[in-house]
Amino acid sequence: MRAHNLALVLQTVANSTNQPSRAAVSAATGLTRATVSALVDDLVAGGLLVEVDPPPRTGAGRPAVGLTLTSTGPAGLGLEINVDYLAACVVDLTGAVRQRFVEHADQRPADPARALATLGALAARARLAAEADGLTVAGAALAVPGLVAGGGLVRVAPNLGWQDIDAVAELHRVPELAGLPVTVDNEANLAALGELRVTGGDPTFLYISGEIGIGAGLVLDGELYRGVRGWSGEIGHVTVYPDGRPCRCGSRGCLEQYAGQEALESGEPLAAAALGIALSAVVNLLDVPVIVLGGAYAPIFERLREGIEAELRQRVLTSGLAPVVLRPAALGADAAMRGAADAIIRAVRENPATWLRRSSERYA
Amino acid sequence: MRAHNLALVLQTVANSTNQPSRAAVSAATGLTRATVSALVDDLVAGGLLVEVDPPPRTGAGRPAVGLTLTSTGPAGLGLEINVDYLAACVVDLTGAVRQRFVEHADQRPADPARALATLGALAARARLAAEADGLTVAGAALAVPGLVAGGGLVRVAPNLGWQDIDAVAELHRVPELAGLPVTVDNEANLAALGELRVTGGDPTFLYISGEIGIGAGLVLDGELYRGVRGWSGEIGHVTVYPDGRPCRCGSRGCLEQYAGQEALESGEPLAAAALGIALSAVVNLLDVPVIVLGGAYAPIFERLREGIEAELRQRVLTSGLAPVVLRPAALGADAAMRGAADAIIRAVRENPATWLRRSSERYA
DNA sequence: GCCAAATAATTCAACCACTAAACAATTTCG
DNA sequence: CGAAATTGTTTAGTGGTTGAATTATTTGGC
Repeated sequence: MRAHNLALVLQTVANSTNQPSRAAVSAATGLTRATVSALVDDLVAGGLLVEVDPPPRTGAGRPAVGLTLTSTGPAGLGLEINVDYLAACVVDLTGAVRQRFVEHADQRPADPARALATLGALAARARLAAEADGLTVAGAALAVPGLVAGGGLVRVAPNLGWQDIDAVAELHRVPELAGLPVTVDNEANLAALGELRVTGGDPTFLYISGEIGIGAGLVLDGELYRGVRGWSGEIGHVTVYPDGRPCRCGSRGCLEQYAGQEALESGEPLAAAALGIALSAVVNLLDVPVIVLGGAYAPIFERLREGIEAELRQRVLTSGLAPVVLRPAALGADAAMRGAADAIIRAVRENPATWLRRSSERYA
Repeated sequence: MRAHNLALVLQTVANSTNQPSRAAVSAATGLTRATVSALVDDLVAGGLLVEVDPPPRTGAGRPAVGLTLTSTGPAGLGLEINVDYLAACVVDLTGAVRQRFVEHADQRPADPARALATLGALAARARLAAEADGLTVAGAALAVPGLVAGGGLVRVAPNLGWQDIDAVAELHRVPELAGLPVTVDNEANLAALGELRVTGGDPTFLYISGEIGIGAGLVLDGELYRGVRGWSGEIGHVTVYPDGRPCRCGSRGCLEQYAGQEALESGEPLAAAALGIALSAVVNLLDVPVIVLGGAYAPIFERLREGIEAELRQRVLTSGLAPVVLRPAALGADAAMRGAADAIIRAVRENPATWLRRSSERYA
């Protein structure tokens, strides 16, 4: 119960645009001022919240002391490995990017262990720089373009040529990362989480990422839906033309063949229509009101828009009742890495009690 | 916290196959025997649990007194209106069907108010019979073949010819139902909930219901996913052949044109393949491990199976890693009505504290 | 310039719900 | 018949919340 209320208070402060006082938090949560005070004291002592100078005066009464998330405290390490670059970033509790390292290089010639060692070195630099800056890296998340099983095992990443790679074990070989909790997730899933942070108002949307392959991340009611085995979002292999072009997955007429990066670069005329057909299926099935176009789609959003919307108007049963909103991704190529870092601090925000216990043990 | 633990204890008893003792519940939940005892006493006093004679003796020690859900207590009233019948049933807390009334008649000539008045009369009979039997109807849910907005408003039910009908208001005109909380939901959604109860082990599956139209109910982690506006599950209008037959929804190549009841009756050779294509999209997007075929599909399951599975094998990216399980629906035509009644008792089970408060007020 | 009103935050006694441990009740087994 | 086993209850203790009173700090009227 304490844990639940600590999280409630922390989230209330986090989701507030201004710097709320204890009294404001009390009003927003329904908890007593006395309770909020006690909880806030714990969060301040544990280094998750800091008191700041009162905001602009307003009326009579004792001035409020504002509360805000600390910028020296737990941080998330976001990692990404993709076909043509490696990247690492550190994001603090407020969501600000504090460190950012990108290394462009084609990963396909390198074997997985080599690539992960290089990424590990990048991650180590990011971690050390962040900790010199007063942050404590609470964990890391790695975005990969492929199917991930539980426990950090990459089952298959076609465009990297990977198969059954234990990415966590490889990263843990780097001394500076040993012992750090590391999770691995699909690139589109994490990019969707990154957008969720920026998107603000929309708790339910589909993020679709056009790279060499096409992936999607589905956010339902503010939660990423990963599927039972973590293999959701494979929109690239949704059939749009049942007897269409053969795909290297063994099927025919996959979206990827018409709207993947290679098709786009060769000026495929069916790209927008194919996207529209596949997205209509998503909306008909899930009643998703917002679709975010990311990856290679973001820069050519305006060029795709009309073609996609025409299909949605025709093929979505409820399009007459409420139109589907189409939007380009706000974060660019950093979305997956940012989402990865965000996943870590999201965990701290959702379970501050765990962090407080850990940080009190550090000094014991 | 009390509320949470009451629910925990009640669910533990409900999900148990035998009649567990207080000690067994304590072991299953991790709560103390003392706490469980206190909670169970409340639930027994509130008329949700009853004590039964100890089960078969086993070993030494004081004999346990078994616990089970009451069969005289809160009950759910499930209602269904469909193209060719009206139905009402009452299900008690244990999930047993205690009353069941079905009236076959083509609803299309009747206007909505007339049809709902007839259904209301059926519902009133069911309610009175149930209450004479010691039950207390806690609420009602209505299944309709159409799109439902919040507040019981049926936006459109094409096969009934309905548009913007306030079904709750119509039902409340019946004196015996006045004041009873009534919700309205899509038929396939509620049928999926009905299957969930019977299905037991699978908390995540897609239920697909083949009637005149084709609807789907999506259950994710034991929860029905309704979509932001409650319009999820419109799989009948997922495109399977982009330039295919025109559909009365205004689109082309909708699944409904190839696998709806009319197509099935005319021996459509593409039915299984079309279903397989649409279902592959669902699995690629959501990583759903189980698909339940209901409605008109259930009796011809074996005839459809191979055709659907062939498409799934080809078109689902992860079909090589873990096959998709295909199953016929366990409940027949009663699924939606049962699911509707189930939704009511599910609410009581998930929030027994509310019920206890209500029932204590009844005697105050 | 001072006092009343207003607002923020803390203190403190009371209370609710859970836990742990002792205890009472009821059986089986040697 | 008594020891061991097992269920269920009682009792004291604890963590965490509430509500009321208290303290702190400002604005504004006179």
